[in-house]
Amino acid sequence: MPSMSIGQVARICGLAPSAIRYYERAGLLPKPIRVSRQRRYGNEIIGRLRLLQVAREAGFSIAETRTFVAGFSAATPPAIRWRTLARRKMTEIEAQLAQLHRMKLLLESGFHCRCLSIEDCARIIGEASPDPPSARSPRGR
Amino acid sequence: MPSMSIGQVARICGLAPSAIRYYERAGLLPKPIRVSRQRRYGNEIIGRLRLLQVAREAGFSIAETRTFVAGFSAATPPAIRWRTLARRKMTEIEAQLAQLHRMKLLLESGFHCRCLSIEDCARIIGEASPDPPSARSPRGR
DNA sequence: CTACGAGTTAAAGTGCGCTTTAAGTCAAGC
DNA sequence: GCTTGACTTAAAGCGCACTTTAACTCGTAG
Repeated sequence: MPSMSIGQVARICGLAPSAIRYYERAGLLPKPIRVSRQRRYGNEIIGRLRLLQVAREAGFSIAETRTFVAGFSAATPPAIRWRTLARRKMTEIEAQLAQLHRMKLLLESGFHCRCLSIEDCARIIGEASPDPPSARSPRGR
Repeated sequence: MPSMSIGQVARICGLAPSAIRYYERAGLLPKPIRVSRQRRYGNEIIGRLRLLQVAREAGFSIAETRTFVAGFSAATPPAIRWRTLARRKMTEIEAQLAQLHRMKLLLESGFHCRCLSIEDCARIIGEASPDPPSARSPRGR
């Protein structure tokens, strides 16, 4: 009884059909059966997509999500795989929180600036940090 | 006395030369004088670049940074322009903090999962949220 | 003279998570 | 038969902040 078209599934889950096809190509979804070349889905696809949405909202990349849903050892229970990914992700989140905190402080510090021109600002900042001229690694954003 | 080549400046500030050229093209830096087609910089460039680094660390995009250093009215003091940008950026940062908090909760919730297979997981998630089938807007990441 | 290192440019590439486009295939309705 | 609408594919595009590449121009050292 796989009866839904990709468009119907997309509407139910609030996704674009192209996103669903993309997930399939990326190995996050099983290949559905076809009726005259068109994908037909059963109800189980909804939970499957919901799971992907949760993983994505938790901050997992497509690659990480793939190791979660199609991961290394199919015998390993989901919770174990989740924990493996979650621990790493937690570390990243803590780092991002720290970064955001630094950004807030930096934003606030600008409120105390008394310079009348950008040139003054630059001069003061230049004097304020007599950083040793040692080459730092380029920052790959 | 503009005496430094782009390579020297880059080493001092820990940037790639290509980044400095990029900033110049983007209107974040004044065009330096040239000696036989090569850029020559005075010491003031250091403060200028440091200022850009601070702005970038504060989370300002290239476009925002441009309105800050070369902004709308050159007569407006830097602190005023900074405040204008900073207030908007603060809102974004609060939103990101909230998002990170949601991610943490979601990550932790996975620790309680008892499913033995992804299919079970998907089924449970599917049942747990009988979301009304109203189309939501596509999420432009 | 030749080679080397550092600089120059415009244009293309990168990574991510999709979206958009172009060109085609179907089933159903008129 | 023809149109309509929803689907199909592969490939290209997007946004951002740069980096990389290819092909070139310099000044200096040997």
